[in-house]
Amino acid sequence: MTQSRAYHHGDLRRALLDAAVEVMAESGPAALSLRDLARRAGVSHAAPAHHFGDKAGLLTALAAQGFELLAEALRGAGDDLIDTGVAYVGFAVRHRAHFEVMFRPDLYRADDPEVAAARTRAGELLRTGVARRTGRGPDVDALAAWSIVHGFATLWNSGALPPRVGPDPEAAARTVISRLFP
Amino acid sequence: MTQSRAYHHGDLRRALLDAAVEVMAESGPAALSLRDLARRAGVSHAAPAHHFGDKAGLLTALAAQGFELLAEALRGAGDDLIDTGVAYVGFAVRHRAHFEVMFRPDLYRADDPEVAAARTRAGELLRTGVARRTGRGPDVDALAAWSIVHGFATLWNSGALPPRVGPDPEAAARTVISRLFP
DNA sequence: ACTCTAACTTGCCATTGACAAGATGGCCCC
DNA sequence: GGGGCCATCTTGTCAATGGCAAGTTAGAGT
Repeated sequence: MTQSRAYHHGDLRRALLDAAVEVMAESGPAALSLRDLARRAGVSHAAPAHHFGDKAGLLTALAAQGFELLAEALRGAGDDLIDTGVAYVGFAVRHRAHFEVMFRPDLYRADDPEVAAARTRAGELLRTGVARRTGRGPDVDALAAWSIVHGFATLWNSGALPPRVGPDPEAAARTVISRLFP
Repeated sequence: MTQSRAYHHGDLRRALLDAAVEVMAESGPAALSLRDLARRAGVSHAAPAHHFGDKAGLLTALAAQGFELLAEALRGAGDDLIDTGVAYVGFAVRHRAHFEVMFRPDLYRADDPEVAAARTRAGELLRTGVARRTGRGPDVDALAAWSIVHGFATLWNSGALPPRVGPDPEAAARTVISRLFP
């Protein structure tokens, strides 16, 4: 993970990633500008290139971080399938910027080995979570479960859901997932 | 819908929208450039501004068109709930560019009256489709149905699904939706 | 102390979105 | 049939961006 010790800036790589998350969380991925991130970090406009190569490189790092955060969230949800689904939604809402990048492969290098590894790790957790519950071939159940939580999270984040769903995404998600796995 | 008769270009507005769909379908929404669209249409770089104001204006028109196409697709699916869900996925896959823009409100003016109207129309069709089938309060069922088809479509379009799901998104979607409404 | 290299800066260029001001051409109405 | 009118499109310009090249700095190892 390119662990960098303290250098000129302190930890520019991390600062840039954090700033990117902040910008995207409030203005969406389209508003992201490397030069703006550099300004926020107090460095020159070309400094980001040294750590990430280009914009896609920065987003690749963000995606990898995102898949790791997702795996962490899923692990923390325990053994219950419903809880795992709720955790997926919770991750998407809480780490909206990461989530949006992760599933937009045109923005980053999806074949990056680090990203691929993290993605596989998170995918394993999802599938074992489903297999633990349902006796049948996990294929359909896993796909249905993934679809329903991913869809709910995406719709919630895009603001497409009507207000009567309520203010708490995780509570609403629990209800919805329970409809699939009663 | 601002029906324009033949003028200098022929129908620049339509040509620009078509070109935008083409570009986004193969390179994603981030690759969209007004100047590139103008070049493809054979007009000057400032011509698009006259029809759409700015980039968000063009995407607003695209989103409105998308919601209308979605409504059309849902209407064409008939009365069956499963068919309606499959049609949703079919629309998302077939009109990928429209679909991506529609659910990315940071890219366009979601409060545009024309968009809002088209969105409402499509939403009605979705909800009545669900209410027709399930006796219970349609809230949970409708949300679950929307989530599962939207999630499947999004995952399919982002290339996140494993190959064993097969090559036909609509067939796979039918299986998944049937899992929710046996 | 000296070097060597990672981390950063300065400077540059092509592209883009947006705006302003002007040119063009078809259509209406007398 | 001709003159005005307005939507349509063009030319020109500006600030911002991404990316590249070449130079500078600082800190770590020996």
